[in-house]
Amino acid sequence: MPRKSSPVNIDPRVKRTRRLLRDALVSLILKKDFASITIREITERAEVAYITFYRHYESLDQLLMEVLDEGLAELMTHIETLAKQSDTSALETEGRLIFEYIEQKADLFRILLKSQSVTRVRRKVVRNISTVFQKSCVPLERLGNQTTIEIASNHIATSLLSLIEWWLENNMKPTPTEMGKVYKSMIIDSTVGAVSSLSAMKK
Amino acid sequence: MPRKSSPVNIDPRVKRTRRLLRDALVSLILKKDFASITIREITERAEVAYITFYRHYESLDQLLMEVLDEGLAELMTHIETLAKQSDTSALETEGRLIFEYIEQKADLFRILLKSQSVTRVRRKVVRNISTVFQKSCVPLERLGNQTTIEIASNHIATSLLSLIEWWLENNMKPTPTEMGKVYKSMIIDSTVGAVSSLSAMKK
DNA sequence: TCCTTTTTGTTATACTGTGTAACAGTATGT
DNA sequence: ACATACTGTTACACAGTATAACAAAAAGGA
Repeated sequence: MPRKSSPVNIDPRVKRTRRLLRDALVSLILKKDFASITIREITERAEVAYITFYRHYESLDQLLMEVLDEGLAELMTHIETLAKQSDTSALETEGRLIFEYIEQKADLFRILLKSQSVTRVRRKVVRNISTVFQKSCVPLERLGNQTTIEIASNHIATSLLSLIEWWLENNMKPTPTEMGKVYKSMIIDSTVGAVSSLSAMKK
Repeated sequence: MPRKSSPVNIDPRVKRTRRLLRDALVSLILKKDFASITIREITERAEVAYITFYRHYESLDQLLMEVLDEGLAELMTHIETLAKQSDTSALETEGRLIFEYIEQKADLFRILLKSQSVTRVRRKVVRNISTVFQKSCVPLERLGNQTTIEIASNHIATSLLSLIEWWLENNMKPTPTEMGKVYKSMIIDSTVGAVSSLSAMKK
C-alpha cells in the first residue's frame, strides 16, 4: 500500500490512480448492477494494472465507501446547514433546497441509492442524517423523551431517504418545489406533531 | 429440474430436498453475513449433494426469494386484514397487533431485514405493503390526487419497515403496545393529516 | 411384488474472479 | 543524476460457480 498516511506530500501518481479507480467505479455503477461489477473490470476501465487496485484498496467495498464518503459529506453539510435554520420561515424553503441540490447531483444520489445493496452503507447514511436532525432540530429537543427522539430522528432520516429514492425512480417528476412541500408536511411537520402528541400521552 | 408444475403429485423427495435447502439457508442467514454464504455451504448443511441445488433452483437469489415469499405472504395477509378495519377504534389496536405479530416471528423478520442487502427484495416488500395501503386505506383514497396517494402509501410502507428494523435492532425494547402508539401517531395519523393538508393546498 | 420412472449421489471438468508474488520498467522530488 | 516510490507484466494458487455422465436409490403404479 502506498503511503497515504504521510502528512502533506501525496505522490501525484497515487492521486491519479485513486481518482481513476473512483471514476471507473462510478461510471460502472451508473451502467450496471453493482453486484456484477468485478475488480478486473474497474481496473480495465481505469486503464490501470489489475494488481494496482490492491495496492490502494483492500476490497471493493472500501473503494465504494471512499466514493460515497465524498458525496455523502457534501449532502450532510448541506442538510446540516439547513436543519440549523429551523424557524418556520426557513422550513418553507428547506425542502425545496434539498431537492434542488439532489437534482443537481442526481448521478451521485443514484449511486448512493443503488449501493444500498450494501446494507452497511445505507445504515451509515441513515445514522448520519439521524444524528444531524437529533442535534440540530430544535422542536425535537424540546419535546419528548430520549426514546421518542431517537425513533423520530430515525424516522425522519429513513423517510427522507425513501422519498429521495422514490423521486429518483420517478425520474424527478414532481418539481423540487412540490417535493419540498411534501417533505415539510409529510416528514417534518408530521413527525414534530407526532412527537408532541406522544409526549403529551405520557404526562 | 424436477417437475414442480405437476398438478397435485409432488414427489416426497422433492418436497424434502426443497425444505432442507430452505431450512439450511434460514439457519445460515441467522448466523452469518448473507454475502458470505455459498451454495456449497447450504448443501452441506442440508446434507444434500451440491448439484442437487441446481436441480431445484437457478440461483441463490431464487432460493432466498422462495424463503422470503413464504414469510412475507403471512405478513401481508396480516397487515391487509388489519388495514381493512380502518375505523378509528380499530386503528388504536392495529399497531399493537402488528408488533406483537413481529415479536412472535422475530427470526423471520431479522432474515427479511438482513436480506435487504439484496435491494430487489426490499423493493418488492415495499411495493407490496404500499399497494395494500393504497387499496385498503380509506382516508387515502378520499383525499388527495394520484401522485400524493402514491407518495403517501410509499411513505407508509418504507416508514413501517424502518420502524420494524429500528425495533429489532434495539432488541424489541419498547413494548408492542408502545410501538403501536408510535406507529399510529407517527406513521398513519401523520400521513393522513399530511395528505389532507397537501390536497387542501392545491384547491 | 416387480418394473418403470424420477430423483439423488458421486466424480470430473471448464470457467470466472480473487488475491499474492517476483521482477522489470517508469515517474517523482531533491 | 540519483535513490525512492509507484506502476505494469506475467505467473500462479485458490475458491466458488455451473454443467455433464453415469451409478445408486427411492417413489408409485401394474
